[in-house]
Amino acid sequence: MTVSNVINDRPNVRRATREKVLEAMARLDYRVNIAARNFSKGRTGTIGLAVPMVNSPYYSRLAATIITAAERHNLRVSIEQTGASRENELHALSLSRNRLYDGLILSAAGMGQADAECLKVDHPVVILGERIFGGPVDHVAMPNVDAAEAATRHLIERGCRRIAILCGAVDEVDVSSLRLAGYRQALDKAGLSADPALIQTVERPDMREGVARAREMVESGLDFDGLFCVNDSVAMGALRGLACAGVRVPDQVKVIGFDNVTESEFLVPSLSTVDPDHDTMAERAVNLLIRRIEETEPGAEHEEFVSPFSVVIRESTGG
Amino acid sequence: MTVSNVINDRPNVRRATREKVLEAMARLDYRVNIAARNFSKGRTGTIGLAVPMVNSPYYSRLAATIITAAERHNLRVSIEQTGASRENELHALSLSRNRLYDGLILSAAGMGQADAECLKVDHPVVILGERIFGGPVDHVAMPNVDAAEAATRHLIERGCRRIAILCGAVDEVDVSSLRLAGYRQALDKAGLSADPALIQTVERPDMREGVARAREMVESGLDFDGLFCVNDSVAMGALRGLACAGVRVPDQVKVIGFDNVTESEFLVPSLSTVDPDHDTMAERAVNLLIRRIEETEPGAEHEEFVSPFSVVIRESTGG
DNA sequence: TTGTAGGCGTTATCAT
DNA sequence: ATGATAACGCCTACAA
Repeated sequence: MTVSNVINDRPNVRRATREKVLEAMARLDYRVNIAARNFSKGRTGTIGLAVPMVNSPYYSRLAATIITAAERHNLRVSIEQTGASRENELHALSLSRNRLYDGLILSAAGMGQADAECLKVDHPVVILGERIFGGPVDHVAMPNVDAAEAATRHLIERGCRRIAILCGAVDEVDVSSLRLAGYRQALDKAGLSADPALIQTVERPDMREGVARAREMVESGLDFDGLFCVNDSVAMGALRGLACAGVRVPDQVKVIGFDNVTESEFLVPSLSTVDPDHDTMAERAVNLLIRRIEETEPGAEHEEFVSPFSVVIRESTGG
Repeated sequence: MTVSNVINDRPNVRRATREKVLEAMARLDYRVNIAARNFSKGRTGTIGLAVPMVNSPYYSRLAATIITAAERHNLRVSIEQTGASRENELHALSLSRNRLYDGLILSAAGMGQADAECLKVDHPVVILGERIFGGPVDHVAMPNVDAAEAATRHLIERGCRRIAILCGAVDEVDVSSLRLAGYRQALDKAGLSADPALIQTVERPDMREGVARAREMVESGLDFDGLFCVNDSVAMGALRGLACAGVRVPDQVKVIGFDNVTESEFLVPSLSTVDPDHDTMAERAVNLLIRRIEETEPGAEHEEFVSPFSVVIRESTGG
């Protein structure tokens, strides 16, 4: 016990005793076993972060910010790659339930609203993203509809009249359907009709698909002068696809993305986009989780936090 | 004990007993406590991965691959961001020493050859990168000199005669100095003199610096027709900087990077680069670490693994 | 100020 | 086939 008191720098240890202990620790090259300490406290000192994959501009940035925020609270972050599959997301939840993590930040991409019940667990969970609303957990989301409307409005203000959108499948409530709703809203308010041909979908919202789809749009003779992409990865791909097809951006087509990933600023042309304030989101997610971890009683209402956003104007829309 | 036997699906449990246990487990909504299990086995089930930051195309890809490889062995990965600082790298080592991790994969960027002694620890460590060679641990490295030589040779073969290099400070043995050596080697063999003015350095090898430096090179009137960048992030920036300065790639200047990050393929123009076979590297690092974790005696010689590589030819060199 | 006892949840060992 | 006991390394609570 006295050793423990010395290690934890607690008072009520005689100077001489303290030094004897320290000497012995040095002599034996003793190290506290943090795992054992956590175990005895019923903690692991680690939170889980489940994302579809970490090798994408968006999720790697999210992970970086969350790791930094967690570190300030002396928590480590273990990353789980779900590949956007429902099973893997549920698996991450169960690892947390198995007390491998003190709490879980789950970026849902496979689970849907129907799975909200699965979140009714007795350990801390914060959910990120747009596929589950009003679930029995704290939730950090983006202002998808409003921000998508603002992005589309920006294209309109720059003179675009036939604005296409490149988004994922929209069968469920998720990023794509919400951003599509914002797009429609902007067109409506501007009195522009939403030509169904201008609504294009990709299988997975990544660069590869962005390239392919953008080329096809041009080569099929689709007439458009603006393009709103569901995220910056798709937009990066689209810039590439348009270049391949000989379309000049922003002269012939203006392009705007969503996320403001690090790369966007450095593309040729640099990419206009929506910045959903990643730092605030990550910070908030971590803080919500920690509040749950530290609360003793089931406690507070579940919070729904929607991040502020801004439109970042760059060359791809003639900025 | 019988319960434990049931949970772990071990034999020597009567059918009826097993069912009684399973029934009780279901009734009580029992979950194994993985942390406790690991603790009793003297393991944590988690390895540490220390990288400068996870929000970069290169390190996020590395992290993704390592997480996937570790998962196959049922190990979780905890990520530590060191910001390339020596202190933080040593801190990651000490967390590992404190039995928070079963082992550590350390991508050294702040520690140098002089710190090799610090790696003499009694727990498994695999070191990644080019700053420490011949240390007392397993090491996974890139074929920097050879690959840089091949990249430079590729520029020469494409007709470049005044080839610049954009690399980090070269005061120590690291990525930059090794790749610079390869660059010099290629010029020598081709009988081209290495004009010192063509050797340009950046503070940190990232996109932002790549943009700034490339612009400056053009605007200062430096005469060059080829550019080898120390990594793809710098190269992405350089493409952007050259575009700003009105230089056409590949017509006026051909550009090649190093790393083959996911984005390279989708840039405009797409970026030629060196592919150091990330998957093989990550796989190898994890396997080496696991071998150490599982070995009972101090065991085998320390292995130095150098990944194979290939030159990927794309538009930025006229491919 | 120091030290003893007990517990965290699991598994290994050994006895029944 | 089942179960008692101890151990993993630390901490809390309490006793000396």
